[in-house]
Amino acid sequence: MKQITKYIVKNSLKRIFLYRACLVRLKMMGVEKVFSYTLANETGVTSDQVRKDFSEFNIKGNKRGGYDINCLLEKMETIFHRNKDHNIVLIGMGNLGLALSKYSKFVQRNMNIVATFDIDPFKQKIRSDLPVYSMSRLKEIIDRFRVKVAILAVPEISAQQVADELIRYGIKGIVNFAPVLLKVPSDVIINNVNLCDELESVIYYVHNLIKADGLKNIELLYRDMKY
Amino acid sequence: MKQITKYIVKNSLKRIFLYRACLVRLKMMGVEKVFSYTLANETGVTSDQVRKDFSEFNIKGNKRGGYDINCLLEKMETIFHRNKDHNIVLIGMGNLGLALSKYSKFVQRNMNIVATFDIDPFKQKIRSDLPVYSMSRLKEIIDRFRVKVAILAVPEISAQQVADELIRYGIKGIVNFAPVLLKVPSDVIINNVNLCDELESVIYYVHNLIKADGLKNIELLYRDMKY
DNA sequence: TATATTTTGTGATTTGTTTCACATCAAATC
DNA sequence: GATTTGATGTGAAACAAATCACAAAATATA
Repeated sequence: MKQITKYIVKNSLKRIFLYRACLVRLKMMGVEKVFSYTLANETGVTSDQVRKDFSEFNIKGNKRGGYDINCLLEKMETIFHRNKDHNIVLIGMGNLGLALSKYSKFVQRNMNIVATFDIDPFKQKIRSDLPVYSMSRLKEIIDRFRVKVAILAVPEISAQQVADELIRYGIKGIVNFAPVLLKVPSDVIINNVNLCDELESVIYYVHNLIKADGLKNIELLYRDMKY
Repeated sequence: MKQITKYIVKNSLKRIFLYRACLVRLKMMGVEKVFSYTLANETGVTSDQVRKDFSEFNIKGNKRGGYDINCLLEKMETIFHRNKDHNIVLIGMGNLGLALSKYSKFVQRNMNIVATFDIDPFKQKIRSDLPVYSMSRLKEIIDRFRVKVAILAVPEISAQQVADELIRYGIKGIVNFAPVLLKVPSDVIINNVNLCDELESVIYYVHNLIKADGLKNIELLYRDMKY
């Protein structure tokens, strides 16, 4: 039997994350029900968009009654496999790697960095809250913790080589902070986070914004930056 | 006279950055000319897309002769105002802020963090390569260095308040690492970078990938993750 | 110099995404 | 219980982005 998987594109996924964050906040405030337009207002999209996004994920509400926040959050937990823990490895303990290894929000969302790796022997610390191993132990750790996803924070010069290694050991998804396009098999997911580009886009838009004048235009320009 | 500004959406902007990185690499290798399909191959898009993107930015090549790499890079420098320096302030010197303040690639692209700020007096270091000021000096520094863009790496609880302050002092663009949707006037550009979401999308896709089987589907899924 | 070849640049077409509009249903009101 | 109200859910329409296809131009070749 062939399973039909619904393919979700990045933008609607990002919006779903947005809705979820908003729902968590509302729940903490004691709210129990939301309407599509509540979420829309909070997140800056239209209510149609909210409903369409939900429908894409097969999330149902009650006609006239809106959506029950608890149900909604539970459904999302299932969709995003939040019920189980996810083991992650982090490669590269430079400035950025170090910061990411200490980033507490990953843990809050059940994404646990089980080990970090660096080629520099001076950075390797086994007896610590979060161990920094030598690369030679990569396979062992990936196997032991059944790791499928890695964060790559190594210099661009070694990014491809490290990615190859990760994939050889069974990694299927990489958040890549090195500013290079990794060449990987088609069954491996790469999500590139390019900090320079993020900053530079803002600079570019700000420059154009200063040149522009009409509000309508600004909204147009802004469109894709929202989430 | 009303200036017509061409509005570029995020995706084509990201692709242009991709092309540029590729051109820089090719130039270092001594290559002088490229064809749209060369760039396309290197960056994983189609050659039509490359040409369409260039045409959007009014970048012209030579029929049959392709594009001269130097011209291309020069044109891009103009488009992205790479000729002049861009002064940036960084607010929040926690783990992430610290890492960003040391991120050397910003400087390589003429984006200079001129000062950083933190409310914690223990983090404030005036006599250092990159000063860490108290928030009380924010206005002074923004004025002195004519800063228009800020990096926000403060805890989510204070993000909105700090953003308000930045905007009050004339900041027009913010790269926001706090996982909150900032409410800002429509003439201010916000670019949200949500590290958790980036990691979680990969986990989500990897899970679905493991369930999926056909290569065609995988490519579909992968589509939006590329750049 | 004429012809063939190759690549750009861009309308036309296709494909994908968002918005619109309304049938459908559930709750509230009478 | 009938009627009104107000929200969902989803095809249809509108809009946006990517791909196609080919004219135009520059170079290579004869």
